[in-house]
Amino acid sequence: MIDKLEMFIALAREEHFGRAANAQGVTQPTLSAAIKQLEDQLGVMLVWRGSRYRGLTPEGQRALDWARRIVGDARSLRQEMRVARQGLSGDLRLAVIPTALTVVSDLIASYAESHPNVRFSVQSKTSIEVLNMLENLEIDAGLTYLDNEPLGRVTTVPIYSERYVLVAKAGHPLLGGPVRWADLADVPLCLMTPDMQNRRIINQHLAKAGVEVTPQIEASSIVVLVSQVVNSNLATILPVRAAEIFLKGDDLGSVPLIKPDASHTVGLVAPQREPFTPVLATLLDRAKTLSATLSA
Amino acid sequence: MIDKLEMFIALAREEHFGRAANAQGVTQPTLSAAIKQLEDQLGVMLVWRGSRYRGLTPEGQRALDWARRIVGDARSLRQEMRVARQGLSGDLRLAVIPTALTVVSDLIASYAESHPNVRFSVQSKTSIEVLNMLENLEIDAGLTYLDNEPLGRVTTVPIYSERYVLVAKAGHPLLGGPVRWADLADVPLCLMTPDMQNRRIINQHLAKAGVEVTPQIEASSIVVLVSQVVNSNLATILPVRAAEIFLKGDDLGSVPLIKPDASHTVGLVAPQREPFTPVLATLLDRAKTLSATLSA
DNA sequence: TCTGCTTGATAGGGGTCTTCTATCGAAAGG
DNA sequence: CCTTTCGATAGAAGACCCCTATCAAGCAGA
Repeated sequence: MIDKLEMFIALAREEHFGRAANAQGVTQPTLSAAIKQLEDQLGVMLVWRGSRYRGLTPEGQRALDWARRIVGDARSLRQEMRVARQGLSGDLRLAVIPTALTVVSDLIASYAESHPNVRFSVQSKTSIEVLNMLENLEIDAGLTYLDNEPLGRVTTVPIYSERYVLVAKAGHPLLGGPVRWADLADVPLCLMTPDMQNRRIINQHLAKAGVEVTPQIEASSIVVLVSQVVNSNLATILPVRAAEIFLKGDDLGSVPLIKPDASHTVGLVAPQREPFTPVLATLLDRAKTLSATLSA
Repeated sequence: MIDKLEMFIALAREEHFGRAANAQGVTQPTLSAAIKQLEDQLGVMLVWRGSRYRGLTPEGQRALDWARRIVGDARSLRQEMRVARQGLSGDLRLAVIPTALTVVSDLIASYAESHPNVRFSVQSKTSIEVLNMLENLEIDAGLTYLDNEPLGRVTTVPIYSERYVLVAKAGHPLLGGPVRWADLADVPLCLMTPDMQNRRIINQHLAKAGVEVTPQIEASSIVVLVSQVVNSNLATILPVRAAEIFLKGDDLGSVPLIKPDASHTVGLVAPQREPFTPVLATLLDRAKTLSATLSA
């Protein structure tokens, strides 16, 4: 039963029988049969049938919610028992928005030290993807903005507030002192792509300041942006925390962006599934500690 | 997997392999094997082994919590799909404390009228049993006191406040006007058995009034108490709502018990398992309506 | 319209897993 | 010391799962 629910979740995620089967490590006929059996057992049609996948029925949508809960809880059970057997261990899968990637090490460092058997996997994703992956049980927790998109059934731990700086090559004319958002009207910029919430936030601030900006380069990675800044006279806008590791040398400079002194909360999101598994409980705990450290 | 978790829950409840197997409709070797496989899959020992059942290990206790959640959610899934298929239908199992039994009909009446395919089963239990059965998934909801015992992971809907009256045969000397708890010192009484929370509440009030009472008859059923009162010169103490259906004729009388004007909240308890299944959501809704009606 | 490709359903066989009956061994109770 | 109770084990029958191979329906491009 639980296996079938896993397959059903995979199907809803992949929207394709073959791919879903592959993702589950079974063949397509096996997955087809599993879905059919699930429908028989529940007595309702879950998937619109045709010669191809055409989405979930309303009942299927509803069943998907339950399936995620059941499968998630079953995994929690297994994980917790493994912890009971051999101490904190296993994989902890994180998805993180690009601008929060530097915080991951702060979050993980002490954890990894005291629990060497826990392995981490971190992937850079958009804030929407983070929430989707959380819902689809593809990750155990995420780092993302807490105060913008509706978050759904999750636990959150705020970690820090994002403040923005303008980053440019040393000697850039604007690096003299604080820069207002309104001053950015004719500054050549490179920015995140618009699918990133960071970019949307920056757009909001620019719009509020009455400025329209057409960045010459857009990228979904901070590294690309910073490289551009180093190798051209473009400037970029980054959260302080994301920028600071690039500012160690002398070739780049930064100034705070003010008026408004914009700030957005970034924090940990995890499934709302009490009681938390030990691995996750520890992570949440570290996040709280980190939050206290950073705001001190 | 889910089947095995069901068997595990049954074993924890019955504390006996044979009985648990019987309750699950399988043979004892099957259940033994299922538990063993569960232990193998989870890699931990769940049950203290010996020549007989000796309780759960700490891991087993923890696993039991998850098992209840998973099995409960799986049932919710099945129930909700059945509702999607054929409208509100199925069984709704209630456990109710004796003094709230008369409220059940108020709660059920309008429900049953608009949803004739939903069948109800009601059993009279102590408040502790109500909570245990809820935890063990043996009932879908209960009616009990909300403000005394710790309730655990449940949703509650307050329905009414219990107030107490002294019930006696017409002509009983105390029936003239309101009676204080302190006046009950030498009154011959029949009361609920001490395993009933109602009795424990009454004891508290009596103790607080400095009165010690040794009831001549104890019973776990209100019918027994009232029959006694009719056929002897014993009096009893009942919540108004429980007493009133016996007061229609002329042979019994009642007076309020005052100082203190004791009151305890009685309401519906149901598993905390959002989203609620349609059948349960409807019941919670009716309970809220009823609560408004009764307090009006 | 024909052809080729994609996608999901179906058929059939091999292997595993489940559950039964029958029986055993250990512990508890008289 | 004997009996009873309880759970584990053995072995066989049957159910179930998952695979490979194949088919049928749509869709797209020529």
